[in-house]
Amino acid sequence: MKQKITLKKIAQELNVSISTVSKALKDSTEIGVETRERIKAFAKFYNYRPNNIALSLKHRKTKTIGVIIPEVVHYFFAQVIDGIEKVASEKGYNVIVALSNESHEKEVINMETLADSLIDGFILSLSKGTMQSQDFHHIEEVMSQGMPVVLFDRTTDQIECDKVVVDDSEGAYQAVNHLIRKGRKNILLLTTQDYITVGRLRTQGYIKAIQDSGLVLDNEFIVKVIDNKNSNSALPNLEEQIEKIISKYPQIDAIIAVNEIYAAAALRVFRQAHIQVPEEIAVVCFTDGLISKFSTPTLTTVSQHSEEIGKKAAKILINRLSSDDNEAPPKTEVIKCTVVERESS
Amino acid sequence: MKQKITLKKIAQELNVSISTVSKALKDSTEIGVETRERIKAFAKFYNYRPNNIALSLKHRKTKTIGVIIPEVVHYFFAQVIDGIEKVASEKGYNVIVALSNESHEKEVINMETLADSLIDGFILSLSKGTMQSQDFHHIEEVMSQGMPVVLFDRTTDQIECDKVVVDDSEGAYQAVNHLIRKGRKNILLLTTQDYITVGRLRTQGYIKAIQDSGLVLDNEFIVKVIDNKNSNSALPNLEEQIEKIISKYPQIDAIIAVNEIYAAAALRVFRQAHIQVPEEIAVVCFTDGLISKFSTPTLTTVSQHSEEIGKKAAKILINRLSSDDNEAPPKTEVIKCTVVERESS
DNA sequence: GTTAATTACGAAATCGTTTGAGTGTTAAAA
DNA sequence: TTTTAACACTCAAACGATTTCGTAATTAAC
Repeated sequence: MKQKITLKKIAQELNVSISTVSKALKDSTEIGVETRERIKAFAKFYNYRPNNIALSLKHRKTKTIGVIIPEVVHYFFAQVIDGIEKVASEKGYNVIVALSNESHEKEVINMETLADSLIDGFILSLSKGTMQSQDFHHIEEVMSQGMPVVLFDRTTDQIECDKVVVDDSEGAYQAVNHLIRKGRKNILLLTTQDYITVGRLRTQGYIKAIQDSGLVLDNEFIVKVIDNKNSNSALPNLEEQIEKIISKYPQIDAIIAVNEIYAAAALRVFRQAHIQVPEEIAVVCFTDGLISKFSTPTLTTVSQHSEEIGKKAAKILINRLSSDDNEAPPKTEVIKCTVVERESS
Repeated sequence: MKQKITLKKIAQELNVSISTVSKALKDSTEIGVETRERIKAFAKFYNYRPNNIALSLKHRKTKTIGVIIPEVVHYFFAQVIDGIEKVASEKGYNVIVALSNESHEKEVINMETLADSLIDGFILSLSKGTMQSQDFHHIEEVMSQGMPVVLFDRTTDQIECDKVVVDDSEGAYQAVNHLIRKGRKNILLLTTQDYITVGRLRTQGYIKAIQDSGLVLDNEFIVKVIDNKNSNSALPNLEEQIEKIISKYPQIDAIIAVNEIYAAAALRVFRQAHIQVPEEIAVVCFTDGLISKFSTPTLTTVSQHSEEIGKKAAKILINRLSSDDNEAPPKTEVIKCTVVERESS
């Protein structure tokens, strides 16, 4: 087993001091040209690569950023990671991914572990657990130690830090208007419980759009789906909820879902009920993911430009990490949604 | 800004030596009970947490594992990460994720960076670039330094290391048999170019199943899709290829796709051509992902138990990392596929 | 020929922790 | 009373780098 070569070993081998080796490898003029070349050649031959851990210890920074998300198996989050990784690797940063699985406890543990000098800064999206408990001590804790945090998508205004958010309200507004332009008048909203910020914001946008357009707002048309953690058992239940409301209000001619799953479930319900999409009911949903592109009919979506969110978040974080005056005021970047029109509307 | 507290600071504050503090916090009997308690109380009060970097340097291990995959925005890989993360976090390991984006160069760079003492071991799935070039120096390099590597899914027998593979050949065999049991006789295979191991293996399984069942093997029925990197432009092209072959051979009554995308594309083609699924053509595909669950009709799939693969890979790696005799012979774990029957067949 | 400047390198501190060896004090055993 | 052991600590080296300061030796300047 080939042992890793260190400065020390090179120094011993060439009968010079460690500092000489270190300087020579950095091409310092302090070291004579001849010695310098000799050392560099030797190092190259033995494929010397500095020990990152030692460097991290010395410099007190790890060139790694920690990303904590509720789940990876999710088009939106996966895309965000993709975006983060792209700019991170471009700027020489590594990415540690931790999953909270929507649990507050796991989010806290993850943050604590990563904060123990493993990373230089955080990018995170709050878990449902944290949103429900409204307990942000863990975040305040790491921030008070001078570790920058960038919140994205599921954020809170309880914390003063950089944020990258989707203009969810505006996105919903656009979606409703899109449907209204298509002549729809009775638009159902399939959303989440209120503690999920994005669900709440989208609901607000929906309400505003309905009101602005002069349609009547019917609270019965805002369905807050009960979402079990276990997505398998949640599904039939979901379809049931949709079916019930649809048969109760046959005048419904359009539906907005806050995510693809809800929309796909709706599509199934409509198919079973022999309701034509988009002829009888138009469907649009948030998250421009795979399901939307490959469902039948393909779904009109509100794209949140998830990769863009990741990129932006990483840029903001790295920027803060590499700037000396780290006391710049926190800023909130708003990523605009766009409606991607497909067959379902 | 609250500074991080270190052993040194505690020692200064309490007028003892650093070693005393260190030992006291480990509850060493070397230190008197009274001092021990005093130190522990102080440390707790100031929320002392050891610096991981220093520990890593000292112990020469980082308790993190590096995962290199071709892409995250992919149900299979995301699920694998999920599996890896679950057992890693259970065993106190962190996960660094790096993306090769199917590029050999990026895979090499990622490996080199992570190998610079950032991680204790690798879990990776080879990029298309690496599979094409058949250049595995980067892997041999890190292995020769005693860093364990676990390959999964896209592997090679050029490298002797632990592997977790899907029995792709067997999976395809099962899929074909499933279709045959449903009375299908002219089964089309939509696969990838040969340099992708999984595509090749699935093709082999297909061929074997056809032959074993006494059907005639028609090479025209094995379509190796030309897959551009850019998935957007690949798509129409893909549908075109499918359409051409379908209209040329109207006797085709079933189709096996090596991934969901191909299957979804086929579904679209059939819909446009007013071909009923599964009545006229049955469809089954690999990857039991979201598309299959939410497409119309839902797709029968060959599930590869991706999360299981991730878990297994992580277990093997961590096991090797924590065992003293690291010279155990490499083993290859085969995860069986199972056919998940849905509407499309 | 003495002083100053330059060249080429080394010693040592530092980052935060662990750990084996050493040390002074006290109490028990011989 | 001397030896020994236990106790309660401290010292110092080590992990692998960086970096400031110090210092010989040579060369240039006056």
